[in-house]
Amino acid sequence: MSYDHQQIEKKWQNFWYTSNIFKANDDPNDKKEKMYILDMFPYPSGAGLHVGHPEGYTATDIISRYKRMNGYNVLHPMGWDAFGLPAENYAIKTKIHPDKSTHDNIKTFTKQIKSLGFSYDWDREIATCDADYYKWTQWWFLFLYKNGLAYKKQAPVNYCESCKTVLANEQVVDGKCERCKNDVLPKNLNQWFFKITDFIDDNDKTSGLLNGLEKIDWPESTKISQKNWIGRSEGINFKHKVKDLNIEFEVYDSVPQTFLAQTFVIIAPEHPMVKELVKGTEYEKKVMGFVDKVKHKKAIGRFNIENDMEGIFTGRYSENYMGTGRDLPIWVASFALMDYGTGIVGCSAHDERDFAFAKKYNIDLKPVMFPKDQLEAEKIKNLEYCYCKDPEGVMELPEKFKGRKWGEVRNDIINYIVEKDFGRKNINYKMRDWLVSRQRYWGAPIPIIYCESCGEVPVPEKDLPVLLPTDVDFMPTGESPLLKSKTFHDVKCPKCGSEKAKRESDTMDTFVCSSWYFWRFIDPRNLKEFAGKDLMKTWGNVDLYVGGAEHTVLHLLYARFFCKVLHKYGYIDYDEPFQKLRHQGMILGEDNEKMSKSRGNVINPDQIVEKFGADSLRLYEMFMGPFKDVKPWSSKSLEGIYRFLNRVWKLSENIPLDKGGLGDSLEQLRHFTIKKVTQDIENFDFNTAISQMMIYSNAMQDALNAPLIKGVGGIYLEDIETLTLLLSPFAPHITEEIWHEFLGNKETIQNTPWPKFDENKSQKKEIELVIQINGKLRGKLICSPDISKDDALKQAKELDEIKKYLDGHELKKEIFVHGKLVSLVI
RNA sequence: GCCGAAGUGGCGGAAUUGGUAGACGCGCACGACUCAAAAUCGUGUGGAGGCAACUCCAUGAGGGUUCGAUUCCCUCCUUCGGCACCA
Repeated sequence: MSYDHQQIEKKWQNFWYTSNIFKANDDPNDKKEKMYILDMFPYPSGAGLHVGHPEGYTATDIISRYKRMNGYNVLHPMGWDAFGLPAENYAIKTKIHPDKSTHDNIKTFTKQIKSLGFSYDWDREIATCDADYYKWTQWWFLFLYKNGLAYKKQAPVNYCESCKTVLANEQVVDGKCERCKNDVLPKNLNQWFFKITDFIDDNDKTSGLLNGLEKIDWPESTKISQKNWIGRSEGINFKHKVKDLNIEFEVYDSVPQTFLAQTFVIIAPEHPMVKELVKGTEYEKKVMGFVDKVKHKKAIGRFNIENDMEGIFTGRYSENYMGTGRDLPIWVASFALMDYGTGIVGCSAHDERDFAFAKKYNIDLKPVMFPKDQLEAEKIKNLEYCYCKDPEGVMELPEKFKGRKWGEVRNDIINYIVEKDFGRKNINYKMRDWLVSRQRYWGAPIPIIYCESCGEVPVPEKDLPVLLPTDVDFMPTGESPLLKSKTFHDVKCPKCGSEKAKRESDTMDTFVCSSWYFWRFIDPRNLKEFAGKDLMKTWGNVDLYVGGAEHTVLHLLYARFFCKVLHKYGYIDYDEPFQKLRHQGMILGEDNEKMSKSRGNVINPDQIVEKFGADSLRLYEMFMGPFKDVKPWSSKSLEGIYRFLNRVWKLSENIPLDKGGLGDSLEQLRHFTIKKVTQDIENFDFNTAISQMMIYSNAMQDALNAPLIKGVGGIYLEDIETLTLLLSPFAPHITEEIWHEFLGNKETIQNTPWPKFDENKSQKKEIELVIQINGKLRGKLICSPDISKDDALKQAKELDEIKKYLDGHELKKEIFVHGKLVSLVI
């Protein structure tokens, strides 16, 4: 009987999916320890499943099956991140309604994913575009709204003319739309925001988005990215007063050590104060003209600090700077940012940009920190280059800190500034509040009603969901398609009953839908709550979350924010949603390039499954290399894996009736293999786990061949059983078949306990002790791993190949590493 | 520019509390089986030299620490990913 993967895989998938063996047990009295293992749910694109999807899904499936075999109650669900632009763009092109194309795509994805034999609890399947899901997305909006965490404000937003939509900052790349690559223009619109910035730092109950990172098992690089994205900085807001005008303002500086070096002030062109400064003066016309010019440049996304560092003097001064008697000229500068700090900056010789700006416009500079080296210090005095942020730099001013190092005075100077009342401590973040409004159709409607007399009114919870209307035209016009619906827009005010009320016509960013889906999996059919409190308690947070590194900041930050909100309001007792996170590396085409239709290097998983089977695909993707690394596809290596499975099949088919001739010849290797595979699964080292199973099966083949050659040997049934069990999470179909057909078991292998190893038996009885002379390998000694130093040295020196090196040389040093080597220095 | 990840045979990759570099797989070569091929099985396979035993070289480059470095330290180069004026 040969290995017929098509028949075997169909057979066992049928069995698994009809017998419900992957169902997670919700019973709180279940004795088994719970384990929530989650994949980042996919966007069901029209292109179908990509070979990148099964990489992560196989890893979580291996862990899920492995954990079940170790007695855990595993929750391993799958669903669809189904709202989003592509379906809508597809509708614009083909006139096919997004609801239809999305559900068609979901069908395809489901079929493809099921063909890979993943052990999902399919009863919990969800799709974010279904009304019984987005009803709760809307609930979330109201929940945030009621707690003051959702608010509306006029804001300049990124607007893409071509996509006719507002984009989040994150969707703008190099001033261009991430999707269509066209220029992004700013436009003022009334938009909804979520107050994510309220959760950056800890509050009295909940750890913040920064400190929360300390207690979770995530890749360090991902944590660093999130920290950089948040961009927290502590500094000082300095007090300034405009000379001859009754205007006071503040200037933020996160590096306040060199504050006395400041010789001029710059203000962002968009700042409302600019107008006041120049009003009625001879400067007014020129300055306002400059402001318009810069605004335009920024609007078309052509601003570049290298080429566009420009400024203009306002004719005004900041009076008597920090009591020094100096008045600092105030300039409008193209590179001053309106939305960071106060929009006004104090400038000095100790900042690269300020320095360049001052040089360009001949503004006075006054360094207050110098290098130790006298010659270099002289250069700084002569302003030959910009000297900044050198921890070894020696302070000159303020007088009180003269001679101290820049790197050591920060806190003292901050205290000094506060004491002298020059300014106050302040914190700034690069991250802004989360803009969630989208002028799009294929998303969850924002549940707000605008009444002529009551104003902004939240939709009462009992009226949820606010259904997406079907009578719309998707063609983009710059306004939300929902405005085109006759049935949707007009509504009675829930508060006063007035007929003169209209619905909010924007939908929510799809990241809102994906910020809470992992709770819905816990209780997916609940009609009263987004998830029941008891069940949320039973399952706790996600134990293991696996997905691509492209979600390092956005999705993972937003989901953490939602979790912190739930924690703050007492819904859950944890404040981090994903305890352990791992990213899979991208799979490249055989040509080492990113897979794309245009390059023609796309591998279709369906074809692989048909020709080599799901088990081969799964095993191959895990064997390619380290899980987190980027790695190219290789059809030949895939065939190698297929051959391996065929060898395992034949090996199992030929189980000897007799238990073998030479005793338990593979005992040590068996125990070592169990140990290695177990540890490697825990560590996500799937590639080396598979190598070890190959070594084990090769050794079994050798043992089987042995009697033919020498008349001795043979393998134990236990070896076949062990290999089958170890391989089962990786290649579940073939192992299930072997388990039943060749090994005669009646129960599914999925419920069989994971093999145990004996540490002592996993150790080699005999080792090769390496003998080095002057660090070079010169000989080997076969001995027990427990050999003593004295014995090892004595025996090593007696070896012929060692003797010849030692003769006539003085022995200077002898090194012995237990169980490893002897090193002799002559 | 800043941050992050990584550079090992013909290829994917193993090996790090510093201890035999190249496990495992692919590819390739030779052999067995076959009329032949495919499949399968077996043997070999980093480079240079030598009949051989063996010797030398080799983990992006150059230094350093060490009896010993792919692993630790310094300088530099390259590739990939992310962020871009955050004062």
